[in-house]
Amino acid sequence: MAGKGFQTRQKIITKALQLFCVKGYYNTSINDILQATGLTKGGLYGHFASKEDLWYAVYDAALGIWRKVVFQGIQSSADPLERIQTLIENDIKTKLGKHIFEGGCFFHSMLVELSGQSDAMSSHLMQGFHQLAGLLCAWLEQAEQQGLLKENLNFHEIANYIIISLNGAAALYASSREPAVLDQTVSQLHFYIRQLKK
Amino acid sequence: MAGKGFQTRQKIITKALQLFCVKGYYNTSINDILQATGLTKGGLYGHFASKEDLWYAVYDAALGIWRKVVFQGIQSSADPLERIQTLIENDIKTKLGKHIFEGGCFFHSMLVELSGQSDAMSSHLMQGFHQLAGLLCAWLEQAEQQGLLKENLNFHEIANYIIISLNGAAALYASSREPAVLDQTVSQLHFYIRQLKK
DNA sequence: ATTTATAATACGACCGGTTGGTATTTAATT
DNA sequence: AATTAAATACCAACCGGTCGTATTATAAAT
Repeated sequence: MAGKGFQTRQKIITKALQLFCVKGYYNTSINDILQATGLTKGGLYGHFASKEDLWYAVYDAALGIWRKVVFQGIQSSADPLERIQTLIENDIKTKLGKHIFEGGCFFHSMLVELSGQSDAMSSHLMQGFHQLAGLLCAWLEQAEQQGLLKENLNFHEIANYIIISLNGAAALYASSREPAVLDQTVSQLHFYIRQLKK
Repeated sequence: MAGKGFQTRQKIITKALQLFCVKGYYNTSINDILQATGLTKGGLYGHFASKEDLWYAVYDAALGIWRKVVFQGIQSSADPLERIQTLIENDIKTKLGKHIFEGGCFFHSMLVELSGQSDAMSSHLMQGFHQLAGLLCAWLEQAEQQGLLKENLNFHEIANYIIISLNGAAALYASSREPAVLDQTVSQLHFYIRQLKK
């Protein structure tokens, strides 16, 4: 089984993901992808109708990778706030620190590059961030039901601010490659979350 | 005086700044700039040796604009922490909220797009962020000398984290255009700074 | 004041190379 | 023999950049 066509398709997606992360979407040409895969134009366009079509496939692959990284060791903790702390640490220390996406975070890079360029792709990305915000909100509500949190907290605001911080770290680490950026962000965000506790 | 050539040069820089912010550097073609300015190729290349050369001129212009926006009403406050709060509010509520750079923050967009692409341009941008971090550090030290701060704070870490948050807000606001992003970031950062006080 | 010399400024055709995308043909599996 | 996958060849449009020329503004010389 496995299908040779399927394997080729996977290879295209993997290489395109790398290139989009390193060079960006617009600055990655189809020729770049052909060179990376060893294919030719006809070979590639047999699998994807367009460059944009390929991007959506790359997005799905990136989402799968991100989920695998970021939800590691989360099931084990019953405390919702601990789950948030772990998610943050996975996102920064592993996703960014271990260079899961070479050259930077796929989602953040694409968010910046595509904003104002492609409404469809942009809102596709924003949907993902909204989902994440929703998850964080749900965990915060769980924590509240367990009586762990201070009163009158705005869960939506907190969730958004966490996501903003994660994106800021992605931006500065991509350029500086300074590990201190990661440590500092994790440390400050952990402090921030601790302040929410009763 | 004023020189017609100088005026044309300024117009090129202004339009290129807009286009770089909205479309990005690589996705903005020389033709886009020609169309926006009404010039022709020869006319433009009489002022700038290359697209990259133009970018550096645009950077300088953007820096001037940013400084004018972000240092507004700062001289007046003797309290260094108040200066930091004002700078944050100017950066987010004015620079982002009033769309001083159409389409997003020039510096953040370029930081993301150029990282890994052009070491020269990237480090030019990073230098700017380091300078800002240095300024924030200096203000924090002033605050310490005035006995305003808690003990054993890592000023470098704090300064970096503020810059990270500002960049994260730029990323998410550029895509979402949701004013709540701005309000939430300002509110959370102000809270954060308040926690530093004795 | 008028003419003349000298720059500054802008024009637009043109270059080699690359872009995303298509149609057709060949090779390999089944 | 039939189906799938990849290779080849090709396209019009566009890319950043060059260069010789026309135009305009300025200042000097008359």
